[in-house]
Amino acid sequence: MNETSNVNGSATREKLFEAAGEIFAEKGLHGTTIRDITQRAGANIASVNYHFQDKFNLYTEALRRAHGSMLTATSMPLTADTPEGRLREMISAGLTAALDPARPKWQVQLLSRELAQPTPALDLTDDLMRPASQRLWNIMREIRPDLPDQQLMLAATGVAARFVFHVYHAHLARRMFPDVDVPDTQTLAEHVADSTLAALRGLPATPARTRPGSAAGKRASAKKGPGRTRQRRKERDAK
Amino acid sequence: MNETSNVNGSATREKLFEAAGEIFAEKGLHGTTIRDITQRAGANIASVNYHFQDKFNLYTEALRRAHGSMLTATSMPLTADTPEGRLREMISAGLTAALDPARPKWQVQLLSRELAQPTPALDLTDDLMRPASQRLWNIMREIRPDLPDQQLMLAATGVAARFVFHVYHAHLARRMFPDVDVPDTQTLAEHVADSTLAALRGLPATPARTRPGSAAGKRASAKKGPGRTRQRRKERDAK
DNA sequence: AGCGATTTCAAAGTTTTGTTTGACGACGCC
DNA sequence: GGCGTCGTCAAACAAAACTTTGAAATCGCT
Repeated sequence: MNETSNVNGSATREKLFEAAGEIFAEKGLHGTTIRDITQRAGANIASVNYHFQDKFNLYTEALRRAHGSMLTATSMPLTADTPEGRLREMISAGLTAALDPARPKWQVQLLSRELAQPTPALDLTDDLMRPASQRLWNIMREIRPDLPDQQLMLAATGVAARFVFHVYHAHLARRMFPDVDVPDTQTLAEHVADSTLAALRGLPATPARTRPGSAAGKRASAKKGPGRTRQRRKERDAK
Repeated sequence: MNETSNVNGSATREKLFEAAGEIFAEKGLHGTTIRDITQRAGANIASVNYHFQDKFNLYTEALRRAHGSMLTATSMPLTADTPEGRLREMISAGLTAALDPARPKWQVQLLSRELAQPTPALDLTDDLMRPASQRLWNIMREIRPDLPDQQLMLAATGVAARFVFHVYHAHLARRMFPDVDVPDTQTLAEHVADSTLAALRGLPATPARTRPGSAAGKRASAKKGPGRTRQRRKERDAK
């Protein structure tokens, strides 16, 4: 019969799956042993090789499940009529989907880990990240059509950075500020959206480039002399 | 006849060290084998156990070196006279230190990896992250003394998020936007500082809470009905 | 109840990995 | 030159990991 349809048939398969997801998310592909997984699942050591071919395939399956679940949760259409509204919508939807307490938290952890450190299991950037960043890019382009690509890219990565951070490095934030209450997801989403919009609006129409003519300054002024652009900054910083 | 130092510091020890840093940063503690390291270093397999006690100790040593180097580079005093200036200074100093091409890039990668996924080797949050985030917090408190702690914390984590992202997930940004030139460090630092300041200034004096009384809306309006809080947001979004 | 397919199990396999060993050579010093 | 220390090497050793095996247990079905 089918894999999951047997009356209890794959109860262990499912428990195995869950345990694997958790431990893989916590310790990574190489840091996890099959003994750890089977022990947490209360199953025999050979069960992994029976239900999945081998360890790596189990990892791939777990990743694929997390990926699919996350994809359907974040690819719903945006209904707001203003670009600002759609940006808020997208940020809020993404964060609530990622931090939804109903979702096993190993899913996002596993995805983040795979993003930070890709294995040959599955290419996430193409399927998960690129579409999202493209949507983000388009919305931001609507809000600020005048900005050069690079500035827009920096603004978009700002959102991605916060996303990854609050999902993957949440424990870090807690340890950095132990005595501050962690915000609920809605507050967090609002803050990220507010910050992003404020930053986007605040960017100057003529972005601070070293010189328009010089060929794409790979390593332009660098760290030494912060002298010249100071004046403009002072003006912007003034309340 | 040795280069680095004759009696004590064999050249292999240093080459071993370098190779270990690179591979550890790339594949993690568990994903790295001693054979990989010694092979890249052009040394014998036993050399790791000779020069360092064992694999884990080598990992700890590499981490400690990266940590020390990074610490001295980021703990210089801030000289600007305005809090805005000090914020810019701090962001710029941190990013240039982390992305300095003179610094072996395995150092920051290893540190980031250890932050995301601590091993028993060294506690980085206490020695590296907490002081930095405390400085950041104090500066931001100067700029916006009226904000509640949580909002300030969110703003600070915004900086940390970008920091981690541009250091650790740089490859992700490149893959998300393949056809946009990566900015040089100075441009990046300016963007982060600008965004942070704009976001900080843009935060409302009374931060947007769902309702003062209701117990921390875990899954409040969520993605479905963006109805009620819309009004206030519309006002802020309006140009 | 009986039978076949599926699932579980303890034990043994094979591979990979970290560590140790003992010999060999280079070097500095008396 | 003799001699001891230090560094290097190939090989062996030991531990840990992944995988396989064959039998026993379970389940679905007639």
